[in-house]
Amino acid sequence: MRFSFPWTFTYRAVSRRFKAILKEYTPLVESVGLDEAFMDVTQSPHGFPEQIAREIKRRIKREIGLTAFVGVGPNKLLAKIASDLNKPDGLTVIRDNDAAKILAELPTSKLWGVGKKTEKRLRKLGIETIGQLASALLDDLISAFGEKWGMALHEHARGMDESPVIPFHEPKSMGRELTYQRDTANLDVIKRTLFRLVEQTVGEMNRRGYRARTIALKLRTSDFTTTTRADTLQEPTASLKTIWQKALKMLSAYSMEKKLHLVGIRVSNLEKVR
DNA sequence: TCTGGGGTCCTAGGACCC
DNA sequence: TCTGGGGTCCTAGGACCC
Repeated sequence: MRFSFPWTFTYRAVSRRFKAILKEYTPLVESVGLDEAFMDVTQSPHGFPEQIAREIKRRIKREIGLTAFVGVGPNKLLAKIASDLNKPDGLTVIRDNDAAKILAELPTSKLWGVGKKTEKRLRKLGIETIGQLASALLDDLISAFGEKWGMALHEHARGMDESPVIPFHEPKSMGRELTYQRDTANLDVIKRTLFRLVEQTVGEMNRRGYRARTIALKLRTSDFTTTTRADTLQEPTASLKTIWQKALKMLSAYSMEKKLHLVGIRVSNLEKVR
């Protein structure tokens, strides 16, 4: 099951209340961003998935004042596709039996992970609908998209998805970035921005109890080309001084030929502090 | 639409080791 | 010696998600 409401209405407090409601029905709630979540209600004592969905929709309306759209399906893939079919206020159920029929007519872009680029590549192969994708040869998909991605496309086009609902993921990275209203090449301004972003990132690391080994600087110029520079330390750190020095060093090594549109910092290779 | 901010995953290629 | 192959770690960039 998947719930979501229009993101323009989303802010943290609303998001927390939304998630709290879902957790009353099952501990198996997987957040996807602020405004969307998967629930596994196969073991829930609160009724059939459809009943639960209807009740949660009513509660979100009453307690938060927002409409939610929800899809019910035998797996996450089909639940998500179902929820997409009835934005912004519906409830759609896809059952195993009618999955193939429903998928067949949909464009490939409805599939998880198929964006503009992949859609275009598929179209070049003569594939526009999920049904056409389902009848494509696995070998052809693998040679076009690689082993992993080819297999995933092949399975997803058939509505197959075994991925479990996972309530908690360890973060892989955290960071902050800022887009300038007016692009700048003023190094003082950029340094001040970067320092603030580093401070915020380190603040979050300490609050959540993580240290990082890799520090990456992200820069985007006026013409929208993005550059990243990364540096990996011997030992993980959550020290403002260490991370700031690394960030500054990478910034200084960058030859500023165009104005900057965006500055960002991201830390990865995280380790939980005990 | 001239494009916000937070993320994840994948790939290619280089360095280095055995 | 110049001939590898495999594994691991790392960087940089791209595609994608909400």
